[in-house]
Amino acid sequence: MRVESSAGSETRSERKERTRRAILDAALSLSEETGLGGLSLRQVAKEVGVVPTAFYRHFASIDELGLALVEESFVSLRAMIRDVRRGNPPLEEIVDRSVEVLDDHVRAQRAHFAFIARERSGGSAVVRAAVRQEFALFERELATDLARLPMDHWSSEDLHVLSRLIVVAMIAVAEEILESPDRERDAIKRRARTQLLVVIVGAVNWRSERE
Amino acid sequence: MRVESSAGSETRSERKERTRRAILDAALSLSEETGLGGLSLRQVAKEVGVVPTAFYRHFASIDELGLALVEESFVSLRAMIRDVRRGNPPLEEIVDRSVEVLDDHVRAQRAHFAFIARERSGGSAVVRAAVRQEFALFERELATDLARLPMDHWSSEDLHVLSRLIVVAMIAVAEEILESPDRERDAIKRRARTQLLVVIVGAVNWRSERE
DNA sequence: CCTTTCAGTGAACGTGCGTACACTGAAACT
DNA sequence: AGTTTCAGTGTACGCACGTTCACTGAAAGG
Repeated sequence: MRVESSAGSETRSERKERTRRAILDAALSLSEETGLGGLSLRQVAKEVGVVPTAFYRHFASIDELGLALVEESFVSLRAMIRDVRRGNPPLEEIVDRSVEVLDDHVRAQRAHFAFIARERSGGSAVVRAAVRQEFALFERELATDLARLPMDHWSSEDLHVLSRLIVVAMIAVAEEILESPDRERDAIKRRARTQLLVVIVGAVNWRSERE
Repeated sequence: MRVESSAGSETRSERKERTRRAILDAALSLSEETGLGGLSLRQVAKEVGVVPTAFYRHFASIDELGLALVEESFVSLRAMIRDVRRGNPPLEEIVDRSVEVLDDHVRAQRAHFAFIARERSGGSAVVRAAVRQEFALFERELATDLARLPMDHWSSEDLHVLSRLIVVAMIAVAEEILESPDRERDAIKRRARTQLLVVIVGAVNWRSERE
């Protein structure tokens, strides 16, 4: 395929990609109210401004659309993780920095995080499975990150348990951020820091308690 | 109204109550696959064995049915809490006992807990709001319970933050129990105990860390 | 220049939906 | 015994849905 572009126009594949994006955006925005499950192909098509059947040129079903949205949303989530890791923050700043980055990213990509939070328990079986698998991956990554902190008295299995606790707590924080007015921003962040710190303090003082 | 009962038959209100129960049960079971949102009045009616319009004699809408299911499900949840508290277990047994009771109740009332977990983030706005309000109540109760543990160095606001962390973690454990085969039962319980203990150890060692 | 490709069109279909309305018949009440 | 109440019936309606199929017309390719 040649990428012929008669100035101002688009190639065929550019145009197709643009429609695909429009469908993804429309679906993300429409599903904010109904959930992915309560989304109809016709609604999406109308929002995009194409005829219902055109949908099939891009996705075979709403579920497949959902999977694309899961991938896209987790790109946002992984960008967040990368941002937390960046610059290898010193131990005493990890909590503050993590909460700051979480808050920033959730607000900047609110639709993506809302989608993940919603479809994690709500969606169709296949979408739900995809979300959970992504989270499982993420938990494993976090566990190896934790291994670098001064908690070598933890087995790798226990590190994973700890990682899950942190992930679950931070998902809850993200949900709280998504559904609260902006002025509660600082209060939520403060609470998130407290929770993270409790977990870390608990982890560090672990062995000494269980002798 | 007189409660006339010609042996073997039912009064009118008994019969009505029986249909209402059948609707609630059918809805609970059918929504296990589709979510409450993907549930139709006609489906429920068919499952119960009545004509669709009969539904209106009991609920004005699916949402109202949902609210009734929220209430019913939280009766199960509160029964669980009461069971945890029963006998005022000594400090060192609290974790083991809580996890045991959680596991027992989630398995015994799996439909109710699945409903709560699902509709917590997925359902219609009004049902979701009802679920969250119930959880908020529950968190506050747990916070006052925590105040009786040896952590008087915590402000009541921080106790609430801690309570939220525990609730969120235990919701995640309940979800894990619901979606795992029985043979992972012990592994999940062990992980749950670890998580609870980390939080408690973290809470107890709190002040000493923040000078 | 002529042919092929293919994103988007438009009409048509069968289905399941919520809801309206008038009804029935047994239980409850007077 | 006569009347009222009301849980459940049955029909009918308009609507939105997913999916089919033959189509169009411009871009891509030979």
